[in-house]
Amino acid sequence: MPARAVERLEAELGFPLERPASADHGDFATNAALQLAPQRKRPPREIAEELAEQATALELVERAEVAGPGFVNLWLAPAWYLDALSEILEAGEGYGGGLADPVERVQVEMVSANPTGPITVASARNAAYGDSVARLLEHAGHDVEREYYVNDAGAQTELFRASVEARRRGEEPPEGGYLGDYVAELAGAEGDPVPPMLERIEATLERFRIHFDSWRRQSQLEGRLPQVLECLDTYESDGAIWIRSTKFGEEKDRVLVRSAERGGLPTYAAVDIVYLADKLERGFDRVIYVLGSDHHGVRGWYPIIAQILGHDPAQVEVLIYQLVHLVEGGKLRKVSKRRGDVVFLDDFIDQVGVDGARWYLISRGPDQAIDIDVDLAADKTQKNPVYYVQYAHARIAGILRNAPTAPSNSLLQSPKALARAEKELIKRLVEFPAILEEAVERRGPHALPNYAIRVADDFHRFYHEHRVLESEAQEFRLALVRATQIVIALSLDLVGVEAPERM
RNA sequence: GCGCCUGUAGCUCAGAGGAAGAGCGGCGGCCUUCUAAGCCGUUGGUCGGGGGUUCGAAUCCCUCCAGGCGCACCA
Repeated sequence: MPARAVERLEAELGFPLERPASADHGDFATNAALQLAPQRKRPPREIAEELAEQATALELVERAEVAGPGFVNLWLAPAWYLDALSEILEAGEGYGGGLADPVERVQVEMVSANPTGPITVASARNAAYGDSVARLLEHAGHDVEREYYVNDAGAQTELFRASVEARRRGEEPPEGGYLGDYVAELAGAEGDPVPPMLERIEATLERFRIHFDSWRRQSQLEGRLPQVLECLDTYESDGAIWIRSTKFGEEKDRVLVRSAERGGLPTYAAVDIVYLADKLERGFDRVIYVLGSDHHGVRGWYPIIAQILGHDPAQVEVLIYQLVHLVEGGKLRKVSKRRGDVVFLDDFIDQVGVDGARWYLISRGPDQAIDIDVDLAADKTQKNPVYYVQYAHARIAGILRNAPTAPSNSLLQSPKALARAEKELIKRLVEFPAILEEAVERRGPHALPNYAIRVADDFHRFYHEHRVLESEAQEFRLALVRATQIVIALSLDLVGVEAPERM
């Protein structure tokens, strides 16, 4: 892949560029003079004058001027814009991607909700976030596998089974048992309710455009516990088996197997160890956990397990997102899966659509808690910016449908001058690789929706001001429109939202 | 008590040292043109408070205030 248009220019200039907030400050600007001033012990504006002079000497630079305390603002020639545009067209769907180095085998474990009820909006954030991170890693070139951990053997699952059984006998559920309508539904059929529940969960997630490559069951892992325990540094105390996790920086040792009085069953910590051992044995270079902030207390635990097992803790990555709360009538609503007092993802999708739901859940940063107003959700998503972005894509598809020829991938005669809206749009498109790179690095897919709105913004303005078909600049504008389509489609796809041909 | 997250326009939120932003809402305009789910104008700010570092801080450090979530032989 050729160096990016901006990077090439930076290399020629010898200093880094940024995009100024205001168009009055040029197409690009640099603060290099301000950075250099202290070490050169010279006034920044003096250095800026020199940089501006050097820049003006380049063919791609139309004009350069010094501003403020020592910024250099640059205006670029049409040739640079054409160059940037053709780069996007050549890269196509791979634009901004394939830069992973080294390429890793990555496992993303996400959702992993207990199979004791349908997927809720709380898990939906996990799903949307985890899947988008996975998509980003894939686009960067990594080999990614999505896994769902099925807790089919824990106390909650047993309680769930007992609740269904009680229902079948026409009795009240056990203390603290499950009450939702779906329990009654499952009670209508024979056998273990967990498999049909899992089928329903999988169907919901597929509908949400998330495909799991692998479903790992706790019941399959537990048998390996004795074997794993043997290799660990454990001791017995108060009738329980403990691991010396303090040796690895934990504040307290942890119990792995409960004392007989407390049931003698292995704890979650024990299963965590067996499960991570299982993951690492499968040869992943990187293992990612996606957890809600209600689990952030164990964030440090997983890397420590890796150490305990003799692996590099840096192979383990724990991503935390803040929780989704339900708000009703301006007040926080207490949710409980057991009582069935939740918003199920299927219902949420029925209300706002997959695109609306995914966009809504992903466009806020993972550190930001989300309140979903149950009553206003549908209303809000009517105004959801996702339609604004999709509409831009559909408009482009319309133009390309009506175009006499497909946009050419190799440019192109240079228009004498580019209109402002054209320049703004190209500069926006050129930002994409950097946006993407940062989103990957920071595991922050929310940058993409926010960026896509900017692209749609610039496109709608361009569309309003300039005709594409049967204009003098038709060839150039078809190419520009096609490049815009590539970037919008990619931005949407990376967060799991569709790019419609018509609306 | 300790830890993590949050506090930016009326509301929902972007902004990871460089020149304060968007969407929604409010007000006023624009369809004989490739899609008006669009465009243009306007309204809007002690970036929670206070200190510090820096030529420069919403951004980094300290501190205080407010809210959310955690700190189990719970799952």
